[in-house]
This record gives sequence, C-alpha cells and structure tokens, in this order.
Amino acid sequence: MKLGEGVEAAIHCASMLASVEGDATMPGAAMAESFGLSPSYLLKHLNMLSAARILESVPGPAGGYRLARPAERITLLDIVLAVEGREPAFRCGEIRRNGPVKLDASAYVKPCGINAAMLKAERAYRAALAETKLSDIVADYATEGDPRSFAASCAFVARHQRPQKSSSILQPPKQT
Amino acid sequence: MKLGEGVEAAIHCASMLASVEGDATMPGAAMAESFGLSPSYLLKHLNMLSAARILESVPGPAGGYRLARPAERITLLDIVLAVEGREPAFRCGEIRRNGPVKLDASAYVKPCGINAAMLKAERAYRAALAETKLSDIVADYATEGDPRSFAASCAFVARHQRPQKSSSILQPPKQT
DNA sequence: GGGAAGGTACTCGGATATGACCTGTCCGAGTAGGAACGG
DNA sequence: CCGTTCCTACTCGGACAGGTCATATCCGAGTACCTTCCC
Repeated sequence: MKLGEGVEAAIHCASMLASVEGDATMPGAAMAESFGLSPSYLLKHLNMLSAARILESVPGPAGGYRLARPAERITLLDIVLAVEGREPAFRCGEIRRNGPVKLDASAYVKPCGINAAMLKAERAYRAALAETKLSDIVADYATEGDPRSFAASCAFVARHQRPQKSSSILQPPKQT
Repeated sequence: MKLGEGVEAAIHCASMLASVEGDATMPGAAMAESFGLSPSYLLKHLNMLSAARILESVPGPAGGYRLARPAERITLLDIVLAVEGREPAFRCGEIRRNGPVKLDASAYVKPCGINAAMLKAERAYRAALAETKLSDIVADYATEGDPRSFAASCAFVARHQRPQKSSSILQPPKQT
C-alpha cells in the first residue's frame, strides 16, 4: 500500500501541461527544473503517460510534451493507472487451495469472498479518482491557491512553452 | 499501488481464527500448512497483527494465536493497516516548492489540491474496507462458499485448535 | 503413593541473508532550425 | 538575391547501475507437559 513518488510528479506535470496554450509543447527538462527533479528520471514517467495516450510527445528542438486530449477528459485515475499499472493492488493468490488437503477444482468455482471485498474497496478508490478531472485540479489551483504561486507558475509556463509550426500559421511569427 | 501478499495471508488466518471455539488457540505453523506458506514468514505477519492488538499470542506447547476481540469488531481495514502500515499510500512531497524560483513560505499555507484529491480517494478506500467486518467474511464463506471446502476448513480447525487450561475447567479433559 | 524438581518438546519473537522493484543515470536515435555554399 | 545542402543543437527514447523495501530463513527466549527422583 504505497504509491511511487512518480505519481505525484506525473500529476503535477500534467496539470502544468494543461496550462499551455493550443498545441504548444513544453520540454520535460523544463518541468523537471520546475519541480527540482531529475530530468532523465522524469522522462521515464512522462514516457509512460504518452504510452497511455494521455500525453503526446514531439521530438526535435521545438519538441516536448502536451496533453493528448482536453483536460476535462483526463482524470486522476488515468494518470495513476498509467504510472502505477492497471493491475489491482490486491492480487488474490488463491492460497486457500494451497493446503495439503486437495479438493476437486469444482469446489473453488465461486470467487474468494476476501478477494471480492478487497476489490470492492479498490473500485471505490478508483471511482473517487475517476471523478476528479485534471481541469478540476487546475481550476482549484487557480481559485484556491496562492496568487503568487499561481502567477509564478503561469510565468514559468509562458517562458518555457514552445509553439508548434502549424500554430505559427495562425499567428505570424514576426510582425516586423 | 501494490499490496504485499502478506495481506492476503493475514486475512485468511484471521478468518480461520474466527472459527476457533472460545479462547482456544491455533499455532501459526498449522495455518501456514493450511495455506502452503512458509511458517517462519507467516509468523512475521501474525506478529504484526498481535502488535496491533488484533490477535493475542500464547507461548508454550499449547500456545498459538487467537482473536483479541470478537470478529464482529474486527474490520478488514484493521488488518490491512496493521500489515501495510498506517501511512497513506500517497505522500505529498511538496515538489511544487522545489523549483528554482523561491517564494515565501506563506504562499504554501494552503494544502496541495492534488494531495487533497488523492487523500479523498484513499479515505473512500479505507471506508469501504472499514464497513466489511471479519464476521461478514466468515458468514459469507459459510453460506456462499462450497460446502466441501467449508467442511474441510472446519475439520482442519477442529483438528489443530488447542483448548486452553482455563477452558478445560468448563470441559473436563477426559471422561475416562 | 504423593509431591517436587528437572528435562524436553513445542510455541512465539526478533535478528539476519536474499531478491525484486523503484529510483536515478547515462548514451543513442531522430528532427527542426540555422548557417554556409552554390546558382 | 534565392534555393539547396549540410551541420549543429536540442528533444525524446530506451538501456544500464544503485538503493530500499518486501520476502524468506534461521536461531534464541519462554512456557507447559512429562518423566524422574526424593520423601
């Protein structure tokens, strides 16, 4: 019953990526600097998020990461499952049938009651995570959080985000 | 997000101990044999349960383990917390303040919204575990489980439980 | 024969090796941008 | 002056060590029962 600390980093990065405009990207090194983490290690978790289709990665000098879909359609459950794996925390090893007395396999067709109870609790856990969207986190941070911290985050995002070439068609790169 | 397999063993042992009569005890080695586990390792988990006042241990040749209170007053949450520890699974490292830009400490008085959301989910998890009593597990096993498996468990308990000296006053040990 | 003392066997309890997983780091593949060169 | 080519710098991605915790095991402390000895 212990979550890796990569979960915290992943959620923070995702909520930061929710603040970038349009299809602009943000390098993983910038986010690592923002949270005081090892860049190479953070890449590992961001890679898991992109493998789960939560983030998109763009290679190249102007590359980075961005959300693969709007923040309203990303839940905390998506992020936690992507980083920690989709298997339930409690795995029934069916130790009840490991005893010396060997019963017929037909005696174990009914699922283990303990397993059912543990999985019911885990469904409640996942349901609570699923009803919290990433947009809720961002909105709560904007309204409830300290204005100074929020302003600093916005400035950091504006400084490090990299607009993409396709978006530069909409906005001419230079006005002369 | 992964529970140790000792949790499963602990719950199975506790539900087995719920079937012993009165203040009789059952040795840990018997339960280890019943589930095909390493006796020495199972003792470790049973020791944690007795440290949490869920089980009582009696040393000596007629010793063993028994429930410290009725099964109606033991929940799955008690067992899980005793084995896995009481700390929440998600630990907020406050990485938001680890960045290069140093804000005043007053900017972080409000708790992290991510931490609040994760803890809310964990409260739901624990609440679901807390509403399942050990007596429910046993009753469900007696009614829903396979009769052959239930009979085998009862026979195993009757064969390995050790009545205590104080109870032998109520039931004379030998009838001649 | 009765009681007491000693020995034995069985139990739990803690201290000690081993292994797997998470953590942390490094180097390589790929691409966009810019500079240099030729037309 | 414009287009093409090459180069460089920056990015992600996967492969490689180290640390920490769960797993597994062994040996010691303690107690009840049994045997033996003494009265």
